[in-house]
Amino acid sequence: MATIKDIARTAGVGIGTVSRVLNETGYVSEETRQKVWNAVKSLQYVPNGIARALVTKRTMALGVVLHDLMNPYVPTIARGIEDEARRHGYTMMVLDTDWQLEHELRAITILRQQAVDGIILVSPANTEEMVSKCQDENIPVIVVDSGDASAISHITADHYKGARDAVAWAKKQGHTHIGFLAGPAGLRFADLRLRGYLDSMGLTDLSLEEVDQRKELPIVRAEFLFEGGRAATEALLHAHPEITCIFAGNDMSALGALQYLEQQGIAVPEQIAIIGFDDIFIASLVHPRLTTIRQPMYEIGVAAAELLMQHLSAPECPIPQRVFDLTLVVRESC
Amino acid sequence: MATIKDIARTAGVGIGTVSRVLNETGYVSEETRQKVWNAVKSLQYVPNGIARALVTKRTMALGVVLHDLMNPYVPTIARGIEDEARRHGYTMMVLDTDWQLEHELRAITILRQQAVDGIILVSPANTEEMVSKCQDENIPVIVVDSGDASAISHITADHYKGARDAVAWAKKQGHTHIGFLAGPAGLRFADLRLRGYLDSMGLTDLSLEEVDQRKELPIVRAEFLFEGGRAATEALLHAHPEITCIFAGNDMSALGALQYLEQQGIAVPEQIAIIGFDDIFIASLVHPRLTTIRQPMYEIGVAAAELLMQHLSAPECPIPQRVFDLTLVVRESC
DNA sequence: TTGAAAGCGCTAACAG
DNA sequence: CTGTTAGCGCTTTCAA
Repeated sequence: MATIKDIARTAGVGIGTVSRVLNETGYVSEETRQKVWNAVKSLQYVPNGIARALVTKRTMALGVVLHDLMNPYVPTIARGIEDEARRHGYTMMVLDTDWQLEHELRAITILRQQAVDGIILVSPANTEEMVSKCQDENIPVIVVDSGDASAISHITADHYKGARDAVAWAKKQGHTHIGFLAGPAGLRFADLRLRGYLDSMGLTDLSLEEVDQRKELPIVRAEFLFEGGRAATEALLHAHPEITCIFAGNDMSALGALQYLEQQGIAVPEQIAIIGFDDIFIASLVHPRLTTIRQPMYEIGVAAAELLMQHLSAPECPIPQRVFDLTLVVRESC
Repeated sequence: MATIKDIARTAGVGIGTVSRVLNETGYVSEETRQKVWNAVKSLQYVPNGIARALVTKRTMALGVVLHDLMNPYVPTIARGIEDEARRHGYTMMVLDTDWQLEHELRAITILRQQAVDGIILVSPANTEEMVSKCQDENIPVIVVDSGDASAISHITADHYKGARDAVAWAKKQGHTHIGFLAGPAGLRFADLRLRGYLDSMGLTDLSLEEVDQRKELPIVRAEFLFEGGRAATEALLHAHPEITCIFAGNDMSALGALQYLEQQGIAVPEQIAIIGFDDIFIASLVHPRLTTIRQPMYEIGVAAAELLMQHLSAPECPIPQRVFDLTLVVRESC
């Protein structure tokens, strides 16, 4: 627990000088530099980041607010963020929220208290409120995957186009009766995927709000969950026996659908085809392997951190947005 | 960015008093308390954790060093840690290491600099070195899942017994020729699982070092990876056509094995049975669903954080160790 | 080129 | 009960 004072004393210099050689700021003679480094080595000195942060106003820590680390697509993004952050000497604080706004808001307060230099919001439940809170607190924020194309600085993938590509592929395979397993209403990127599906199915005039009313449509909310996928598929098939293809709004619900069909002895893709969204790791392991829309999650994480770092070192330039392309990965299920 | 001074001024009291009401320490008249809280509210004051940490020597942050967030069993542990930590007002810093000792060591230095109050090591590559470095730095540490039963404070599961249970089950199913997909040599919990297998197969006298020499044994290193599982299974079956059951040291390699067998048209479990280890989420989704040894990962994470918190509030008592039981989850693959 | 001094925002004695 | 004071360990002027 040596302090800068100890270094100064054993090196026989002032603390200002020690600080100067440590941070390579200002002129220091080669000789003193050596003396200081020797003292640092021999005392195994590591600067106290807290004390440093108090004066520099920089903690070299960034906050990552995400809904759930256990949700398969999240760790990949987190890993991307961490890898890039570390390259810049930053450390990552992780906070789960279970997609609840109150938890999200509390997370910001905690991070503000921990004085992180910036925050990355991964798929927040309420983007506007979260971003404005960060702005109130005066802390740089960047949003990942809210799917929101507003002025807010964000990284996302083209969910709308991804959904359209998925339906296009299904149609190309000869399917005309295509059901959809929707995500939670109000979740931006879930809405975009739904919109893509609707538009591709010629339901351009239908608003998202109307969807839940129109029971005759082959659309069921699976909430992006495995169990939801099972249940939704069952409901869908009962109401719409004509369906030959199910487009799931994400892979988890696709997996649920797959399990239901398998248990019912329905052959995939022969009787019912399935197409997912995300390309989480599991997608390539199930049988039949899942055809899906790949989201470059790791790259998205890296990009988010990259842009934040960039903004931190040059706060004057606005943070650019960035939209990643999605790619169709054709495997066996459709 | 109001400071304690601003609060003191607008509330018309001294900063000491403000600090007292904020921390509920010492006597403050109800009236002043109100005045202070009003000022806090109206200025939207949030205490600066950094300044506080500088004097209290407590950052309310803990470091979690893990090998890879993308490894399926890791996020669950991390989530458990975070949930428990948050209950105590702690925030979690996550550092990946890719299982490389140098990265691990660097992680400690970073965390030391960030002045975390404690560190949780999840399956470190080199437990001794890591723990001793933490001790040198004088920072409380607890180890998760190193499988090491030494004096070091740790949480782990009974890998040895788990492996024995797995083999026992396989035998009960009538299997006598049971192959093993081993993990990396030297990884403690991998070694324990291997030891369990060896002992159950009557190879009690065989040392772990000898295993790699004895090519005639039905043991191949799959390195705990999906691809490793595929390759190892292929090798295993070529060398040992008599095998009717494969015990994979972890689920990822079991999944690899499963895929290989499926592609070869080998029926599971009819021709070859498979039993895994970990019970990662995917295990219950593949076909056939994987019989495996369940590790209570979330609970392990919670326990780790719990013990650390406990130690932080009562540093005098030694940190107890804790070994979780593993349970056999019988599904379809064996 | 370098030492000394002034804080950063807060807690924790210490007098009143 | 409450205001004042002295640091926590570091960076950053400011003289020298």
